[in-house]
Amino acid sequence: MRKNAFTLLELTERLGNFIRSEMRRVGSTYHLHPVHLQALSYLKQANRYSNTPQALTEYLGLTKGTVSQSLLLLYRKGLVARYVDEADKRVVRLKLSAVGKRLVKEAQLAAVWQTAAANVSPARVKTTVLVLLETLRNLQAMHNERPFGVCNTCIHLQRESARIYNCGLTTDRLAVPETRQICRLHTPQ
Amino acid sequence: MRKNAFTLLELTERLGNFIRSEMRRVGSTYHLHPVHLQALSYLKQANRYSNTPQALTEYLGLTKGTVSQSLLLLYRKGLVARYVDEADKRVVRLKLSAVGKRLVKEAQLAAVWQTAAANVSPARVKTTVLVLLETLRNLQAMHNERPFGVCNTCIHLQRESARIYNCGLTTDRLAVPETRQICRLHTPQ
DNA sequence: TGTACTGGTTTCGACTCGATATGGTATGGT
DNA sequence: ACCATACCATATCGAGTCGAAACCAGTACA
Repeated sequence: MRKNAFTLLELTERLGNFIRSEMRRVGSTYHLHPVHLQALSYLKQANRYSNTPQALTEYLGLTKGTVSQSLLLLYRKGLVARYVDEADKRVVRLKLSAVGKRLVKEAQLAAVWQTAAANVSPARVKTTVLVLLETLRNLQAMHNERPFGVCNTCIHLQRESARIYNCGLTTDRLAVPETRQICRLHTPQ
Repeated sequence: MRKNAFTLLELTERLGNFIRSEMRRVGSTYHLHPVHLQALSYLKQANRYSNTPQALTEYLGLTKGTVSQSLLLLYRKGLVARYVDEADKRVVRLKLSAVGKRLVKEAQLAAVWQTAAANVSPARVKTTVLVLLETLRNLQAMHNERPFGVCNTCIHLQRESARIYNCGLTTDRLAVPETRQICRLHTPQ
């Protein structure tokens, strides 16, 4: 198994590189780097506990200084809005602007990817997704990183009634759309 | 299936990011960036048709100017040797130095990765590898990129006798160890 | 009320990266 | 033999990433 684990690493690396250069290509239209696109697409999905520079920093695995720079650029381009949190005036809240949202939609790589995986049987794609997910979770756990998942699959999500959910950790009420967003405090079941 | 293809993209992206920041961490010991480590590990495996700046450029998906810079840095650090090709004096041949080889060995990420995938059944890892490989091949084909595989799995490899192989494309004789190296001209079966 | 902590920003220097310009080497046609 | 063309590589430049470290609020807690 040693060998297959290695090829897995290599393949992911190559695919990662591919995605990266693809992002570079797509992003060049808007004068944006891969990181910027990643940041935008993260912010599009981030829930209210996770729409801060800090969360983005953890998500991307960079330093806060670097991320601060990138966010400044996105702000100057009018792609994200930022405002101080009312409760805690240290924290900054981030939100995609209308232009930002449009851009994320336009700059999707999904299409190419779908046709690339089109001929693979659904069952095998599912296996792949599960294996990759488990590997990612393990890697993150080994580095004490946050897993960053959707509320849907979080141990803290409690269903109160048909349309009302609660987060057991923050004791906040969550709207249905929110349960599909990415959370920084996510704990897999 | 649309959705799973998307999660596949996302997961690969996240794993790619993870590998990247891991490489950054490991590389910082030697004052090397992720790209440098990737270049070194590529050169370690590249066969004689693929040990040139041009091939590395295609492999990494960057521009030749950028790669030229990175190679210059690696050369100055004494990690790679470079010499002009005899037959075609335009092309430069690259080779890991002894120090370079040692560094590649030291800076392996494989260990972490193996333990991360340790609990996944071999069969499922294998499926994953195959799915990712197919996806990668498709993506590359869609962009007219070279697939970069080992001779072992190439359509042009001909076995002449127990220990003698030929490349049907270049009509060169290949030693057994060479059939395990990465080739730029690789055509999957 | 001080003191430690925390989320973000700023500054700095090294380096990536693409674009462009340059030069050397094959190759193919006349 | 000569030239145009294509190809491989290098050099230079400017914008921007990136981490490290200093810095500056606002908050928590003794």
